[in-house]
Amino acid sequence: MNRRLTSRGKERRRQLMDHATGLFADNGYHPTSVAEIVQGLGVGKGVFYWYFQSKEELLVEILREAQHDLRRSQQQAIGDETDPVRRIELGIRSSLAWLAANRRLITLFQFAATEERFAPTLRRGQEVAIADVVPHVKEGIVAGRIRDADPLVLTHAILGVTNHLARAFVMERGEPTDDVADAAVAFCLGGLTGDTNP
Amino acid sequence: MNRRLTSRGKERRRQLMDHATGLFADNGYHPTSVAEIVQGLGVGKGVFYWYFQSKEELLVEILREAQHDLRRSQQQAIGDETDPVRRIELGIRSSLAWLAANRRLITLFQFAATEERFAPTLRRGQEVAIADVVPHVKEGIVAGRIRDADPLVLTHAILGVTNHLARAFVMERGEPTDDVADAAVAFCLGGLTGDTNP
DNA sequence: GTGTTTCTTGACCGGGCGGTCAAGCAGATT
DNA sequence: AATCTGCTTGACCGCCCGGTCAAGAAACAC
Repeated sequence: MNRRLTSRGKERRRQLMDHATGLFADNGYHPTSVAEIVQGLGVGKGVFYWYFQSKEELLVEILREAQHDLRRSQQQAIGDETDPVRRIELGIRSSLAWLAANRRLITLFQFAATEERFAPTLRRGQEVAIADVVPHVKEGIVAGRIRDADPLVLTHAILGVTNHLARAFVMERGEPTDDVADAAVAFCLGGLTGDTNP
Repeated sequence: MNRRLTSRGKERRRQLMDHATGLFADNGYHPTSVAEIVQGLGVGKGVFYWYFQSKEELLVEILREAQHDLRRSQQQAIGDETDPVRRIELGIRSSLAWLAANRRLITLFQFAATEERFAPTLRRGQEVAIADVVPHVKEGIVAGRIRDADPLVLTHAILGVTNHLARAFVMERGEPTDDVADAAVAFCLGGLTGDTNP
């Protein structure tokens, strides 16, 4: 593929990706047909195949862009904060904010993880996300602010809490993002420091 | 449907469910055809539709049975333990053990959550699981062993950690279940007590 | 052996799917 | 005016899917 796109073309591409994201999230990837996608935009089927090689490539593209965007928003949120624990907190908060603003993608991510064809794309992105956080955890451990445990495991635990709370409370129940973020941060910081003193 | 099944019939039903579970987990629900399922067992297509109304019903049945089994194994693991915090710990450990022994179902659960048709089935089961744990958390709060926060949120956080660590470490990396369980328990107990004292 | 019920077969059907393509349109370039 | 390139059309194709069903085969009952 790798077509030359004019600004008009780029806009169409956006439209297709956005609209498809909505349909995929609402009805599922497989049950959504290419015909359905183009009908929603009132264009012919050929348009779709002008911008994407296949339905599969479209989803991969959506996933890639989303992950990239999430990462960007996270790095921007953390900014130049120096305290490692605070960096983690900011990361959690920005994750939740992003997920709240992109609810449809939560479902899409979750689906993509279940299908052999898309899992690699997703995994690569998640590894980057993990790799972004692990150093902060390590730093926290060195500083004695976080208990001495495998940083990778701790990071995954944080990710598990954040994603699940986003799904359960922000997405399904529509609770205020900030409240959920507070709860997630409190639980994770407790889990990281882990003074389970009697 | 509601057929009368002889023991021979019940066995066929089992075979179909087990084999389909594997195919669904490996290749995805939609990409797996009914023809594929019955071919793997070397029987005709009619056999499938003798035991199940539809492919959809089959998945629902698999999900229901799995959730029921998971709950049973959890209740058995908790037994008559009286300490609420310890009950939570036993719940986490038995969850991880079950998930490790039924890896294929992790993927299936995750897929089912993304599709409108199956989400309700899944949600009902998850609500039961949550409802099982919430009282222990409440009890722990009353006893001053767990910090005073919304028990529902805390329970979901536990579930998020457990499921994610199961996926990331037990399923994808094949790490020893007990190690992962130790890490999950440590993180969750930290998150529950949450003495983030300076 | 006869009747009844449970189970199995596999050709068949209608339909919808992902993907193609010859043809045409529109705006910039020359 | 002519041309070229980015974009659009929608009928069409071959395939395979979920699901049906008339016709039996086993197992069991008596």
